[in-house]
Amino acid sequence: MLPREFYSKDTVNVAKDLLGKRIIRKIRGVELSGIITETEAYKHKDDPASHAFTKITERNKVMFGEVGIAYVYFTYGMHYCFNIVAKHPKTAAGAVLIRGIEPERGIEMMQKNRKRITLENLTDGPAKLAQALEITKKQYGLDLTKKSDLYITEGIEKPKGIDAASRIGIRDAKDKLWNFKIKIRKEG
DNA sequence: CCCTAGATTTACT
DNA sequence: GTAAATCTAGGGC
Repeated sequence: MLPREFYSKDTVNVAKDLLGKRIIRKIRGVELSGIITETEAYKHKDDPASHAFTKITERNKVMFGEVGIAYVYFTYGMHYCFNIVAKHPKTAAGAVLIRGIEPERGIEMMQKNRKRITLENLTDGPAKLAQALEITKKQYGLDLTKKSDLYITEGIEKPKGIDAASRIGIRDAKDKLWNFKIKIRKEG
């Protein structure tokens, strides 16, 4: 498990540091795992694209709480997205959106959950990986620094190149390059 | 490859 | 009422 302190620094730095880490998910006795390949940082008052920008609500309240906690939200009437609360101790709110993983173990169950065969389309988007790993509102508020059905551990050695880009699907604050990606497969 | 429409909860105007 | 931290199927090029 990654310790609580890992998440207790600037959200943008945590987003970068999470690349290459491993997500462990246990479903009905089967262990699924994957390496984080894409993340996005969402902050507080200085970030108009963040859910926590305006004020605390029933949905975003964990972003204002303890770090290392799962923030799962439902959007577009269809999809769940998985975030990890992370912020500097002096900041009120922040979280890192997990946008993509490279599947390791339990690929068969992910394919079953996704009703898709190809590896390329399995977990290459925030709502896709949430569906593949069966992450829903039930995981809202879960402590990811403790061993349970869902937690984060050390992963692979981080590749040298981190791609910084504008975040996806937002309208405001496109000037902030808080989308981070690594390539661990050849074709990328 | 590109584009478009539709799925329909939550939060804010 | 409308837009949103999205994805899919279907049609055209």
